[in-house]
Amino acid sequence: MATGRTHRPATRSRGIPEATVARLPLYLRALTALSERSVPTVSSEELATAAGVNSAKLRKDFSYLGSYGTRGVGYDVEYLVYQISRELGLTQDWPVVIVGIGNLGAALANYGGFASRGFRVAALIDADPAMAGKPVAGLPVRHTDELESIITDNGVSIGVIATPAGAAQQVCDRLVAAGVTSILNFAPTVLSVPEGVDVRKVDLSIELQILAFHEQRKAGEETSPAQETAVAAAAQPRSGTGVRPAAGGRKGPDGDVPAVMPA
Amino acid sequence: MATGRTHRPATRSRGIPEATVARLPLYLRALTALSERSVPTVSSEELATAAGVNSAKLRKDFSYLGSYGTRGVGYDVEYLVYQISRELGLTQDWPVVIVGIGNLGAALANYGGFASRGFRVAALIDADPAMAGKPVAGLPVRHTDELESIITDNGVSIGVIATPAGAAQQVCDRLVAAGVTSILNFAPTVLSVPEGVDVRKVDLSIELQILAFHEQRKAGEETSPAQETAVAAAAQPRSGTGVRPAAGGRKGPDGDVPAVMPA
DNA sequence: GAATGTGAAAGATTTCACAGCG
DNA sequence: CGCTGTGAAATCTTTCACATTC
Repeated sequence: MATGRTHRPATRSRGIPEATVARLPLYLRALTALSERSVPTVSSEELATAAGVNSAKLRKDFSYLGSYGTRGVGYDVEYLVYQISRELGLTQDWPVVIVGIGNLGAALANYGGFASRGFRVAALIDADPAMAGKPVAGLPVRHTDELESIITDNGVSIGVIATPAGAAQQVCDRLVAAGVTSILNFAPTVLSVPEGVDVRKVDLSIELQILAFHEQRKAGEETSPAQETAVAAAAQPRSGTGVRPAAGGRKGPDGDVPAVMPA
Repeated sequence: MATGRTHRPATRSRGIPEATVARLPLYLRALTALSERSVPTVSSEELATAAGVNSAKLRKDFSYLGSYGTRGVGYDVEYLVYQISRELGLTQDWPVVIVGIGNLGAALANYGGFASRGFRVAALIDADPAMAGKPVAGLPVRHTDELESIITDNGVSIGVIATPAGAAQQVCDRLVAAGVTSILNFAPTVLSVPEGVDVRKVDLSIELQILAFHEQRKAGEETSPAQETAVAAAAQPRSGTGVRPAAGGRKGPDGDVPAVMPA
């Protein structure tokens, strides 16, 4: 995360905790909804509920931004929308390119949330010549050959990678070389980037695996409510289905790594 | 705190920290890759690099699972793959349903990582009658009317919601009522679920907004230093994380942002 | 000699709880 | 009063550094 590191003991100027930054979009969304319903003010309690967090956390988060509330009353919706937008840098236009226009890329291109919040899809890029020119979400798909010029001409600094895992690193390198400094990666690969470039990853199978972990746990407690200390209650999950041998079993075909991302 | 629940720190039996659970899939992926290359053993250092974390953290993570390494040598790849898979509950088959078959739903259905790691797409469900019967990723799309029976008949406990924001809560309620206890939500909405149901959220615009925040920051400081190309594998301070927004969000969670999710 | 496993220190985040302002 | 803003306490995570084991 390219943050910590460096020299400066503290970028004191504005040390907003990373955890708080990650929640600001959540608050912003809830606030936008309120704004559209013309609600003038909200209490930390109400807003917290709408955003899915608890009020103490929300107030603490806001305290890092400044004192934008009014005691005894709450927060002014419009004002807060503006302050958070500004803090997140959404008051300016961010052109982004999406590389890899398969199902996922197309889904992203059509995603309304993009345009509605300061992000503008500057171009859709795909390596398949057959895709070139075909319109997706109203934009003609451009060929990978044009990647560098597109980045440069549009001043793009944020790139979205939705290619198969095998092409991700290469695409990443080209994006970075062309000037992109922030990447949202959907390919199941760990990308190597030079210092100064931020990468955020969205990985479907990881999310599912985390759910499976908790699901498995639930299944195990079901039967024995009590909690056995120790006991490797591995848990035999619900009746469900059969089961795969697994054990020393060979790694299945394609693990994740060579995984294939729709593209 | 929205919920009154005072349930114990859950995670009782085997206290594996949530942060560690979230990284296990990462290790598993790296290990699977090594396994396919027939690499017999790895050191914490090597594996950590491949997974994009540092070795101390990796060793600490593994220490929660047990002592599966050999001092002076490292870890046996196959053995570790098995142990982590078991811990995550991937040695069994998890049938999942995907609701909302638009671009995103189709992308998910075609996502290779799904099937390869213990997850099996039991059914694709969409509310559009015109979609019914159409094959997507080799499976015929089923109509929402069948949702309950599909869940029941297949013993599905994990559901993926890829519908527009407006339909998410309703779909969620039906899934839960039918027996689903883990949900992966792609719709930009905070879902209200009863206690005991886990919800994980993947939100594209949030990820982009977080990137924008850092991007904006960069623009404001000419970091000249760092020429040290230190192949940084960006880590990502996962926000909230798993398990839990239970509790009733009063307010109408529906409307939410005008955001539109492809569906 | 090499690399794991792990107490203990250092940090970061969350939660408490209440003083203080409108 | 009602609700924000915030020190301080409680938790959770990460990092250190080294004894321990192969």
